[in-house]
Amino acid sequence: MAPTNTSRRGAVRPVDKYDQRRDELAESALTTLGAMGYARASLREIANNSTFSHGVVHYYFQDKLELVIYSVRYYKARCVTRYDSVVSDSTTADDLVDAFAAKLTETIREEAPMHRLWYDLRTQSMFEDQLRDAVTEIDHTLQDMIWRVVTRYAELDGRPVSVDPGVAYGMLDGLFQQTLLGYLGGRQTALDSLVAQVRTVMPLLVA
Amino acid sequence: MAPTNTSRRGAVRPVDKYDQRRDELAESALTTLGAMGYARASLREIANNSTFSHGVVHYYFQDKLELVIYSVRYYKARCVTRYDSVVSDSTTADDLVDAFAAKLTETIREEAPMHRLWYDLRTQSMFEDQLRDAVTEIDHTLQDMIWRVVTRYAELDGRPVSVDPGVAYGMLDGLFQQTLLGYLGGRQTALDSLVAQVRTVMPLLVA
DNA sequence: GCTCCGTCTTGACACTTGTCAAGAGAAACC
DNA sequence: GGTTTCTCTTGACAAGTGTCAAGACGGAGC
Repeated sequence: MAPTNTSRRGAVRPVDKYDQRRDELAESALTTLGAMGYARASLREIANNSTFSHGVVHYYFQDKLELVIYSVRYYKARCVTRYDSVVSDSTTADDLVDAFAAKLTETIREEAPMHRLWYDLRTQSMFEDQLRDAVTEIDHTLQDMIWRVVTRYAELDGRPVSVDPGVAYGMLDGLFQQTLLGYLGGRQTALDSLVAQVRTVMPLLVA
Repeated sequence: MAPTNTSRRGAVRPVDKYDQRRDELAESALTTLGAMGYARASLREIANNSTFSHGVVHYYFQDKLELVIYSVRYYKARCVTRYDSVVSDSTTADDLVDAFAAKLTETIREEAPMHRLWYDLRTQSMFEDQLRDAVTEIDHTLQDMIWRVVTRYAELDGRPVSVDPGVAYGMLDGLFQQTLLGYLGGRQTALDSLVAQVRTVMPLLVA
């Protein structure tokens, strides 16, 4: 049974270690999930790409779904701050657009498997009720992330934002997804195209 | 073995029947695929929801993938003309936007399972090379479909389109997908929100 | 009537899946 | 040092998967 830490005095080390193991497992799981997708990544395969055996998963997680949700949450928690520097460091609206577009292409180049995994999970949530809450919550944090960029852009540009957060996120996410699709399909121009698209679209979001 | 129709004189009936059966199977498959998704819809389940047995699939299709691709192509072929009446019947730009938005919400209301299946397949194509060509091709016809709407809108509005087809499709598809997600998640306002969003976004696409 | 061919069903195959129980090994605690 | 608790491995289970071979059924052609 997993440690509950209720019978311990002051020490929280075992629970720390417990959480640390969960993170380790999550990290391993992410590589496999990003490579194979949600449906095809088996627990045995996930465990193979880690230092553990396949049975350990059920010691730290109730079932596969909990592991997957935990893993994606674990990843996305790190990622929602990706554009914070874009927001804080840009001094003009144009700079911000350039920095934003650069970050977007960078993350596609360097973390494409993670992104397709996210889209996989989000799509599966349309079939699986159990996934919905987690996906909804993560999607909301992504929308907030985009919203911070867009409002800062409008601020630097001296004009008010003319769309609501849902529109801004939906639009940019659509372009991002399309780029990811092209990039993974080997279309060389995909990333450059995204830069141009972002330059086109951002001005449309302010009045 | 499947009939090749090369040894027949003029009659094409057997091949007709062969293709007809493929369509029937595709139609059955679509219900199951739309309900369970690509990964979880087994051939036995697909056959159960049809008038045939599970073995018949391999008589008409080489494998599961071919059936799935055929089915989605079969469905999408009917759907790319969905907005043709919007294009041809609208007399003002505002009318077009209203008619377009109405059709968008209508298809979500009536064919949500088909749409989530499409997104499922498109996402799986990021993992499976074998899916890529078919997905790319279908996605392109969808982009063309959207492009016809957007250019007609610009024409009626008397202003030139200010974005390229990829931007228009990516943006609107992003909003559509977000709405579908919300709709399937039980968010009552999703459809109304889409209408408002389309009214907001369409004017942004013309100079 | 008999044969052939298109059509479809049945049943099996090899394999993978998530899950979990039994127990080994190590660490912590008295 | 002995005992309890945590950690992890091993091996099995039942269920489900795509695939395909063998054969049944029925109609068309001669």
